Order: sequence, then C-alpha cells, then structure tokens
Amino acid sequence: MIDYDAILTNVGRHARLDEEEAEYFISLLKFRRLERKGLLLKEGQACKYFYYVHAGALRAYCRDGRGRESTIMFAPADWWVTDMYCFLNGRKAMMFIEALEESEVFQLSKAQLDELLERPKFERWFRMLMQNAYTREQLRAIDNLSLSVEERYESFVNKYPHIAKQVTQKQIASYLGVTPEFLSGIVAKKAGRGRGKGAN
Amino acid sequence: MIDYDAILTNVGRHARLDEEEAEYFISLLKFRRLERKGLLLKEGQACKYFYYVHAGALRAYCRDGRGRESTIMFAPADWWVTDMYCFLNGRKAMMFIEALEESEVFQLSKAQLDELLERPKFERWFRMLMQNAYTREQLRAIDNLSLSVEERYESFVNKYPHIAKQVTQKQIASYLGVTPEFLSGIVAKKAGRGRGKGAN
DNA sequence: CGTCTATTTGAATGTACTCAAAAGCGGTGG
DNA sequence: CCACCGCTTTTGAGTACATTCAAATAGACG
Repeated sequence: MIDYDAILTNVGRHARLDEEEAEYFISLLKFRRLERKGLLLKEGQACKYFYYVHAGALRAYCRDGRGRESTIMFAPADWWVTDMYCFLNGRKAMMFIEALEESEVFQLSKAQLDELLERPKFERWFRMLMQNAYTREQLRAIDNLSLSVEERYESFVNKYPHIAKQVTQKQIASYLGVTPEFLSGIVAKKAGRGRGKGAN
Repeated sequence: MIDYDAILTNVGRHARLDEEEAEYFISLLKFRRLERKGLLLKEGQACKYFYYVHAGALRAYCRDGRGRESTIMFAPADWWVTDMYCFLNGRKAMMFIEALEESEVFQLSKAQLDELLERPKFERWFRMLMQNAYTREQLRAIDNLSLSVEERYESFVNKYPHIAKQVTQKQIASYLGVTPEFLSGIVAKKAGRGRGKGAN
C-alpha cells in the first residue's frame, strides 16, 4: 500500500539495514498527508515528531514580534525536518512547518527515535544526519556573514537549484533575511546582466 | 604529567566510559600548547584535527576577498572546535583557528575519530556533539534573521557571558556581522541607558 | 616608556527597509 | 471560458540603518 522504498533508500545511505531492521524501522513510521498550506507544527505547540518528506515540499519558519517571517529551512522531497532544538529538548516549538504544496510525510516520535538510537546502526544514521545538518548550517552562517545579498542569492540558487524553482521569491527573501522588494531588485538586475543564459 | 580529568569529564557527559575505554581514548590524544595569536589552522591547509580546548580560548574565523574577518565561533576552555565541514570531508580549510591567549589543546585526527566511532559509546558521544552544535547553529541563524543588531548583541552576551568578557568588542562585532565602529555605538547607547547595573 | 591595537567619535556615503501603488499571475467559481 | 480574487512581484520615493574613512583617545603588552 504505502511506498517505503524512498525512505529506506534514504536511511540506507548511512546505514545498511537487514530485513529485520528495515521492518522494525518501518513499523515505527506513521504516514501523513497534508494539503497545500497545511501545518505540521505551530509555534507554541509541543514538537513531538521528526518528519521525513516523502512527496511535496515543506518550509520551516519563525515569526518575530512584528509578524515578519524568517525561513529557517526548506524541506523538499527526501529531506528530514523538524524544529530540532525543541524536538530534542522537549521545548515548545519556535517554528511553523508548513506544506508548500500537497505533501506526504512519515513521522517518528521522540520516544521512537530514542528507541532507534539504542541500535548502533541507527545511531550512526542519525549521527550522520546531525553532522550534515551542522556543517550545512555552518556554511550558511559563513555565507550570511561574508557575502552581499546578491552573492547570497546566487549561492542559494547554486546550492539548491531545484528548491529555487519550487518556492516563491518572497520565501527565498525570507530565507536570505531581506525584504521581498529588495530581492526583487537584485533578481531584476541579475536577469538584465545575464541575458542569453536565461530560460526560454 | 598531563591532566586528562577535564577532557574525560567532558566526554563523560555523554558516554560513561570504563577504565579501558578511558585509557584507549586518552591514548589517541596529542597534547599541544599554543602561544597567544598562534594558529592551529590556516585557510587552505588540510584540516586534519578535531581539537579540545583544555585551557585558554580559541577563535575560528574566515577571511573574505577584501580581508574582512567573520568569526564563526569562539571556543573557550572545555569546548571542541575545528573547521568541521572540511575536517569531515577532507577539504582544504576555509577557516583560521587562532589562540586568543596562551592555550592548551588536545587533538584527534580524522582517522582516530573514525576508529573511535566504531565503538557505540563514542559514536553516541560524537552524535551528541553534532546534535548540540547543529541546534546551536540553528538558534544563531534565527537570531541573525529576526533580531536587530542591538538585540543580537544582547542575546550573545546573555548566552555567553563568560566569552563576552574574554574577547574584544571587535571580535564580537565580527561574530555578529557588523563593523566594530557600529557595535561601539550600540554598546555605548546600552551602557548609557543601563547605568546602575554596570560594572564598576 | 613606547608601540601596537582597540575603541570612540563624527561626517559622508551606501545599503536595505518602509510604505504605497500598480502590474502580473494562478486559481476558482460562475 | 471568462471574470474576479488574492497573493506575489515590481517600481519608486522617502527614510533608517549600517558602513567607510579619518582622526583622536585609550588600553594592553613587551
């Protein structure tokens, strides 16, 4: 019925699972479907689950005092996402996680993850996820500290060309930490300079 | 001769080691002393080691095209530090790691870490390090995206009061991503408003 | 004590934001 | 299929935030 191939392949990238392990892993997952703009998590809620995006795309963002949104990360198909700090430490969520389009996810609770982590193979798998997430965040921090907005935009598009096509410019602006109006100007300038390479 | 208590206590926070494990761990460490302004790592070098700060304090930073420095992290005593992305992926370093004062570190090579990670207890230890590092970076990213410079400065001082006293204002400015001149103004304004609370 | 660097101050400049309004685009219902 | 609605994108004027450059002062270290 439900297709577990993608998620097993994903986990398999860091842990070679045998039959029993694969079945055990799958037995913990709960499948969930979301309509466009549906929320998996709201600020203030308990953050109970770690999500694997099976289809569609999600966005995690925070809202500050004045209602401005900051996009923390995009999670297209085959990514894992949650408000990790709050999930791991049992705090109330600081983020919203929203479906950018109709999506399907598998969820894993904290207790289930802890159970998984008792097994060395799964601990390695999760260690690799955290390690990659950390280095990715660090590279992002370097970009934010040392590049101009234009360069950050380029860097984003280069790193995540697929995401850049999937999401609105406004959402990219909120990921880069600038206003949509300002990013619009930057993109127009680049398109002007770069004629010839453009689509169509 | 060399005092391993601190580093064993540090590791012990996430992994209860028995005699054999502690000795094995210690056998992998190389002790190293650094004078003030000494460099553990330079941009472009192979990043071979993961460092534990036994005494003193380090700073990891990048330099961009125009020579501007961005501080990635401070590593006071009892912290671990390296250019993690380059260390784990065998790339040439993007960062400098410098001693802010006379310091002592233990170093662990990539091969040694990989050996350690074959043991579940050490894998858990390292997983916890990566997990904490990731969530810390993510919280920093949220601060950078949603707070004003003044608020970011406050947040930094609240999170790391000890570091804030140990490092120069210029270094804090480069951590926050602003010029030292600008931060100077902010700090003066806060001190003016906050009279009465200030240190003598 | 002298040197080197950090910090402060200020003026001029540049970068990014706010607010407002128009134009574009996609989806929905009639 | 068309017309309308809501949201995104664009454009521009005015403003606020942050940088640059320069010079004076203050602190730290040898």
